[in-house]
Amino acid sequence: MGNIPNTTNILKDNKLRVTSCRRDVLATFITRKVALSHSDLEEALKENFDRVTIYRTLKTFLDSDLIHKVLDDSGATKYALCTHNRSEPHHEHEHVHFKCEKCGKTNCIEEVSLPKIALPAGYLSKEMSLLVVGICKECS
Amino acid sequence: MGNIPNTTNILKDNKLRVTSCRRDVLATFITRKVALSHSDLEEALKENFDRVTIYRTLKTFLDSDLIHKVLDDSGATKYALCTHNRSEPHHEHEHVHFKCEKCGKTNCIEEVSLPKIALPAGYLSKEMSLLVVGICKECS
DNA sequence: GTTTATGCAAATTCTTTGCAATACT
DNA sequence: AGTATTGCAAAGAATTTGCATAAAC
Repeated sequence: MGNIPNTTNILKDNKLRVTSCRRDVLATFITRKVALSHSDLEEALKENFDRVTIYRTLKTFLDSDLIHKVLDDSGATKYALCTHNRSEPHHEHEHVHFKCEKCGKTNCIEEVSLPKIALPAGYLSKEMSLLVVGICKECS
Repeated sequence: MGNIPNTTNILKDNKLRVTSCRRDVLATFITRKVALSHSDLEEALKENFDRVTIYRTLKTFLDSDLIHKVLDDSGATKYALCTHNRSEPHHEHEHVHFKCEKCGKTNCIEEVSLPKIALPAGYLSKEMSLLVVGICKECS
């Protein structure tokens, strides 16, 4: 790994030091295109980096809004790249994710956006995440 | 605890043996009215029951569809009572939950139902969960 | 040269499993 | 009486923390 374009620039843009662990974690997210758990990354990179370093890398990326948590119906915490335009003020405020029951993969569905939902009076919505569980294109 | 109505009947209706741990866990869900994690229950009931028994009780209730997992943006797995009519065939297929950033409480919003969402071709949806994060009635 | 990230060890926390004693029906 | 549940001990995962070494700027 290490030859994926951009990882260095992405890190620099986010004012993070460029290290090989960070570049490899980022590259793994970019090439796999699905939400990844810590253990997915550990398995992919354990030859090269310590488990703990991967935990810390994920935390760093979360803090920099480079990745976000993806809800999951099993216990596992998964993460995915944030795709929002960095020139925009902050965050995406909604996420739509699809998890396939068969292959277990979860990915972001960019094409779909959440309709506005009328909450009961008094509730203030700041962020919404929709998880759809079913069968994906490849498995159906 | 122990005087909450119905817990015995609910257990019987679900063909579960009536034990005091199960009644107390059920009663805690009924009275608190919010999604609870294992550690919430442990804290509430640790004088009376073992940590392990609470884990097993949650698993039993999940298997009987008495409770369901509630997605959460922190790591914690939370659970809430299923409110569906037991005469209906099976499961609810959608859940809308609200998590308050301030007080941390999560509850089911029964009033709102999810609009149908058009997924990209090839995706088959079986179940949907929406988590809305924001400020609740009490905290705003 | 200064600051920050990494690896390793070890501490915590979370969850599961085995088995004998107990409680439920 | 027979079967399922509980408590305790202990194993196994998952996650966090401290500190000396190494790498980035």
